[in-house]
Amino acid sequence: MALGDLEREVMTQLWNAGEPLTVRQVHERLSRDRELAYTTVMTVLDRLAKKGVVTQQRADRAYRYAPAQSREEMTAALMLDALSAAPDGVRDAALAHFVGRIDPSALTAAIEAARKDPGARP
Amino acid sequence: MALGDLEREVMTQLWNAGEPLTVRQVHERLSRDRELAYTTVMTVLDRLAKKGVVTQQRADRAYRYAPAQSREEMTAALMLDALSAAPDGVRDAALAHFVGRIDPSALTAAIEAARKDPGARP
DNA sequence: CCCCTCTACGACGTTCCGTAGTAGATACTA
DNA sequence: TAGTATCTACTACGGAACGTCGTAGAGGGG
Repeated sequence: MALGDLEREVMTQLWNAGEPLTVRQVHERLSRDRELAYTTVMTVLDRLAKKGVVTQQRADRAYRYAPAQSREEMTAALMLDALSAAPDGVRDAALAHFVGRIDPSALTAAIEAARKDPGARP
Repeated sequence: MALGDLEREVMTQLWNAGEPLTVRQVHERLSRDRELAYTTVMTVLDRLAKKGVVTQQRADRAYRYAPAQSREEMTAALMLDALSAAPDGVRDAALAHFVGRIDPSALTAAIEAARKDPGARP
C-alpha cells in the first residue's frame, strides 16, 4: 500500500508516539513544522483507516488512531512487495542484487536477530 | 519510481526481449494478449523514457527502447527504497523482519551469489 | 442556552496513468 | 511523382489518488 507524503508524515507521528493519538494530537504535532487545517489531518487519518493502515478506537468522544503495523513490519512488507513483483526466475537474482548493496554486517546482524526472534513469521 | 499496470507490462516485454524494441514491436507483443492502440504504447514508452526507466536510441527512423536497468536491479532498487524510507533506528529491525520472512535457503544462496559476483556494488 | 469539540460528508485542484486521436515529417512504391 | 504507409510529436480526456479544506450536525460543559 503506497502512501502519499502527508500520509507518511502522519504515520511517522503515530509510530513515534507509541500510543494511540487523537486527531487533535496528531494535528498539534504536525503543526510544529507546518501549518495545516484540523480537518485535513482528520481526512488523512480517515483515509488511512479505510486503507487499513491505522486502526480507530473510540475513546470518550474522540477516536484514537494507532498504526495497524509497526514501522518495521510495514517496511518489511513493502520490501517483500517489491520482491514479489518480479517473476519467479528473477527473484533470486534480485535478492542477490539487494544483499549486494546493503551493509554486510547489518545483514548478518539482521539474520541473527531474525533467528532468535520468532516474531516475524508469516 | 512506481510504475502503473500498463507501464509494468511494457517493461516486462522489454526485459523479456533482451534487446531494444521499437514501439511497433512492443505493440505487437502486447497485442497478443490485449487490444491496444499503437499510440497508447507510444505514449507509455515516451513516459517511461521521461522517467528515465527506459532509454531511447534512434535507429533508422524509429526509436528503439531498452530498459535502463535490468529487472533484478530495478527490483533491488525498489527494495532499497522501501528500506531507506524508514529512519535510521528502524532499518535494522525492518531488515530483520524482512529476512525473517523470506526463504532462508534463498537468502543464503543470494548471499553466496552476491559474494562472488562483483556486479552489484554501489 | 450558547459555545466548544468531534465526526461525517462533500468538494476542489493537481498529478498520475490508461487510452487514444490528429497532424506533420519521412520513406517506400506503383 | 503522386499516393500510401510508418513514425514521432502534441494534445486530450476520464478516472483515481491525494493534499487541502469547509460546512453541517451531534453532543458535552459552563
